[in-house]
Amino acid sequence: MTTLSEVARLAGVTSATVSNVLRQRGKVGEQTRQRVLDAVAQLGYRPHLTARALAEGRAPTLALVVSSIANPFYPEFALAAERAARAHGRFLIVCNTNDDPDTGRAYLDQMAGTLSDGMLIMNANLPMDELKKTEQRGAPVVLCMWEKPDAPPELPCIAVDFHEAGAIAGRHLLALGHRQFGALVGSKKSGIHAERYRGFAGACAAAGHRHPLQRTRYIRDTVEAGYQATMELLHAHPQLTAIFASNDLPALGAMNAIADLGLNVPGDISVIGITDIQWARVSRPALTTVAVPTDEAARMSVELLLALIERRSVSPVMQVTATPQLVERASTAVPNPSRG
Amino acid sequence: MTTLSEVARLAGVTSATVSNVLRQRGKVGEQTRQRVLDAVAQLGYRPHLTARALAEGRAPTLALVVSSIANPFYPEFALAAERAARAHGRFLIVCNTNDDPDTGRAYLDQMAGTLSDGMLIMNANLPMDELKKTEQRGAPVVLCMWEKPDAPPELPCIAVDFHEAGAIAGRHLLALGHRQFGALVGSKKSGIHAERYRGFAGACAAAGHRHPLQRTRYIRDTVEAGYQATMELLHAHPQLTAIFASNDLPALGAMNAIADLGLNVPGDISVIGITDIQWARVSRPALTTVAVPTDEAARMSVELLLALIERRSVSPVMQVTATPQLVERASTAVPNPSRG
DNA sequence: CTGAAAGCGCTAACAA
DNA sequence: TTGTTAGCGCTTTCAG
Repeated sequence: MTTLSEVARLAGVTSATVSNVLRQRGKVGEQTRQRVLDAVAQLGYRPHLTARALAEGRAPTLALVVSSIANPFYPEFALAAERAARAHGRFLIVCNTNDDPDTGRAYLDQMAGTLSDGMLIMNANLPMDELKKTEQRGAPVVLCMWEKPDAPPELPCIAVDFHEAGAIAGRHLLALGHRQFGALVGSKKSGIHAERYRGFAGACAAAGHRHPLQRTRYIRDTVEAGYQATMELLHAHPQLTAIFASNDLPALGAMNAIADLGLNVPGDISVIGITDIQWARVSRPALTTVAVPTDEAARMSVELLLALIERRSVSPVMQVTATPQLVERASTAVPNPSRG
Repeated sequence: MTTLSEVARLAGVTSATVSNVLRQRGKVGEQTRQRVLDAVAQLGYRPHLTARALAEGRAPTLALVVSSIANPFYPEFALAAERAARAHGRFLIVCNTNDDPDTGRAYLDQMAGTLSDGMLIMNANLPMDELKKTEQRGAPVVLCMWEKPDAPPELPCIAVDFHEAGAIAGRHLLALGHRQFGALVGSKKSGIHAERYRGFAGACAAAGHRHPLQRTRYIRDTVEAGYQATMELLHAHPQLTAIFASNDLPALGAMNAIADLGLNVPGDISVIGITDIQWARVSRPALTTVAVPTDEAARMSVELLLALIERRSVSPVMQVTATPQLVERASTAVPNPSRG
């Protein structure tokens, strides 16, 4: 480890001066500057980020709290968030809570303000008051994917209009001529995906087609759960011609279930999801879905968090991303007249 | 921010004592201990991890350098690595190089030894001598997925026998009766996947079936590249009955290409990959592949890195994971007699 | 323009 | 058992 003062000694100056040239703080004569730079190069000096952080009173890292980075949606978000953080000289620490509130709490307690200057929170099953508490202790927090722009939370957030995403999906299915829907909601009834379903059901109602509750399944947000629920749904309601899923993973599961039942997507049954994860492009048939602006949300989340950290902004703020967009691929088509 | 000395003042002791009770360093009387604990609770004191790191001369973080966390293989590895790191009180910083050596170098220069105690390196296109240099500066480095147990590198590593993985894939195809193979290698000829191909080709040769070079394609490690290459391969060599891919992503692309050609997997053509990423289970047909012990590799990588950091071990060390295992799913079957 | 000195919050000898 | 004293490596006033 070569330190500032070693560089200083070699350059025949004091460490304050070295610090000044390294941080471009003007007030250094050209020749000393050169001497210092030479010494830095000769010794291969690299600033000690931890020491700098302590002295500056700010950490060079941001934390991203997710339930599990292995959930296929998060890596894309994390990549964009890291890029945005790097653009501002910050590193990104990834924290997996596995949906365990205690784990989440532990991350907040240990890191917020002591190792990370701020926390990016993705759905990680953390109670609001816990988050507010860490914010009050001085470590900004931003909710990265708030689902209800109409109901701002008491914390800074980047909101995505998932209600509209659900509505877009519903309208697409309606426009194709579907009337008999099954719905897969990837959360509990009161959970995070409820808003998407309300958007979908609202679109149906607006078109004069009430969506019957018994054709809705509240499930876990996984391929397997989507598969299982679709099996049951189609068994109970053979007349269905379309499946709406609040997320792409259950939608993919639905497609597999339909195929295993010997039916064709979209020939017999259409399937639509929400998000547009990578798999959606790769599946056969490719999944029609409502794309969420992941990169934009990540970028906005980081920018907002930094603004909060640097007190250029004040909590609570809500910013809304661009509207989700229909991505029409191969899993939706007009209903099969011999069904429904 | 409440600090140690504030707690100390409230408890009527000195900060050294508070430090001692917090770090369980015995030598504290039971009553003072209780007073200190009360003060800690009352003030909601949380240790400042950055300050602690500086004082202890060790950082509480490990860094994981990958080309892109959005590559579907890495999140599973990252999840396991983070869990292992957490089990030892460390946090994990994720670094995406996007395969750009300059970015990788920047990470090494900035973080190694100054913000992270050690670096976990996944294929990130970093030159060996760069890595050796950072190790020599005192920040341990471990290569997380070395592909050649027979040729240990000059750095600590966790090796996976990818040669054998390729051989397993080859033997599986041969055992089913295939003789006309196409091969997709997800790297340059000299690249990271070459060993897998050598294992495959070796298995063919051992069975007396030379694999002709013109049926091999060196491509990028993506679904799209696999798709494209398979299209060309089947056009040029319509007699092929099986495709070996050095990774699951190109294998998935191959399956899509075959389907789009109006052929059936595995009825007309079998496809096998290597790794067993999540998608392999979800695709239809489900992908037969050679599973790599990802979790084990992640755990071993972290353990080794920590051992190096704590000088319980000395560089270079190579540890080999369990052998890859064939996971037979639905994308391989006996060849179609009407082909080949 | 450069140096001296204090201090970020914590740990770790060493004394008392 | 507890307090005192030095730092960890860097930044940042404030003098000179």
